[in-house]
Amino acid sequence: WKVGPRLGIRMAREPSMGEKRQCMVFIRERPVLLTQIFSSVLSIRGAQEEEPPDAQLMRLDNMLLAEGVSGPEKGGGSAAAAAAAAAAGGGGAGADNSAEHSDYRAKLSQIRQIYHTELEKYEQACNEFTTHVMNLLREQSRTRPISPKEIERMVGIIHRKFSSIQMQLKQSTCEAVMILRSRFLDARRKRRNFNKQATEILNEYFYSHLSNPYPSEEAKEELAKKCSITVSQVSNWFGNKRIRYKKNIGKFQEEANMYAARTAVNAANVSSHGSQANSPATPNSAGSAGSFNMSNSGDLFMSVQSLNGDSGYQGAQVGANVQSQVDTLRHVINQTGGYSEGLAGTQMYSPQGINANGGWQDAATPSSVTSPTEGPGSVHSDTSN
DNA sequence: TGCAATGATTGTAC
DNA sequence: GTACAATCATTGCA
Repeated sequence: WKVGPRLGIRMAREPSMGEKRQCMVFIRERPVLLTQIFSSVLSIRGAQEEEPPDAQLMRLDNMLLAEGVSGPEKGGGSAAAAAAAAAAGGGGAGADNSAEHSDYRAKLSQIRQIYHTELEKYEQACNEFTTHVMNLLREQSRTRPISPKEIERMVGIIHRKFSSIQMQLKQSTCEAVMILRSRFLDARRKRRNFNKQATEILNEYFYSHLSNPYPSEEAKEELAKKCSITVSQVSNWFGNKRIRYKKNIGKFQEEANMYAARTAVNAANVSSHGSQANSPATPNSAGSAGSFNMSNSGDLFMSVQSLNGDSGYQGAQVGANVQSQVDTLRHVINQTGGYSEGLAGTQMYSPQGINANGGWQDAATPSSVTSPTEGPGSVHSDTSN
């Protein structure tokens, strides 16, 4: 039974004659005998039993009730399943969620059924045993006097014994529910890669805002809508991207160049058509109905510059509006102290926004770097700005 | 099957 | 509350 690369259970070596078969658990690749785990669980249980049994029983009952195992059946813990589905996140996996939702419910109802069957059995057994003992006492009363107190004591002992068995059943059921929940609530298990288009949209935004890749809340919402993902997924994506880009700029160079070139070509196309003169970004990001602003077009400048230098891409093709932006940007960039110092000269696409401390903000906050195309009401980066 | 890529989570700092 | 950094867990490809 494999949970993940580092956790799983498998049989220990084949038992030799007269030896018991044992299970081995692998936690972080270290083998642990299952019997050892059981004994530690039992010791924990032993410690738990030190608290008043009523309180423990109440906790178990409350949990079983909340999970929809005990109490009236009302959709078999659909709230928990919905929570599980919500925790799993969007990612355009609506169908998957509903399938998993029903899977969760099916398994929970299985647990519920087993719990009730066992509970019924215990209750029946308890009643039968009590009756049996009462009959025995009645028979004994023919030979010796039996006080009502003694009968009461015996019944009490039987009930206590059976309620401790019930408690064990409740404990096991709770454990089963917790395992089920953890499997369904762990969103990492359900990770799906975003589709290509979504990744392209995010990358286009990232590389066209490379000097300040902090989308505002509005921009995040817009991106989320376009990519059919949640806003928090957009935030996660940008968080991961910023860190991974910063950690390994060289690795992302090709990608950065590609998106920069695409941005430049798009800008050129827009300008050559003579319309939307101030929308230099990609169709999916800044250029679309003004959803996103080029908070810093220094990135575009870099791409144009590199294309001019290395690929023979001529400035004339770029168009006058882009060229004017480049001029303005050159000025702005000079004011902010430039951005290629200390970096390899072969880099086409420089990490201009990253400062000596490895951060973006200090080097290129919107207050220090302003896009020439931005209006006063333009949307800037996130709350850190 | 191994490994890189990637989305999500967690802990910490501000 | 957000960003960062480290890490986890899964996916997808060679």
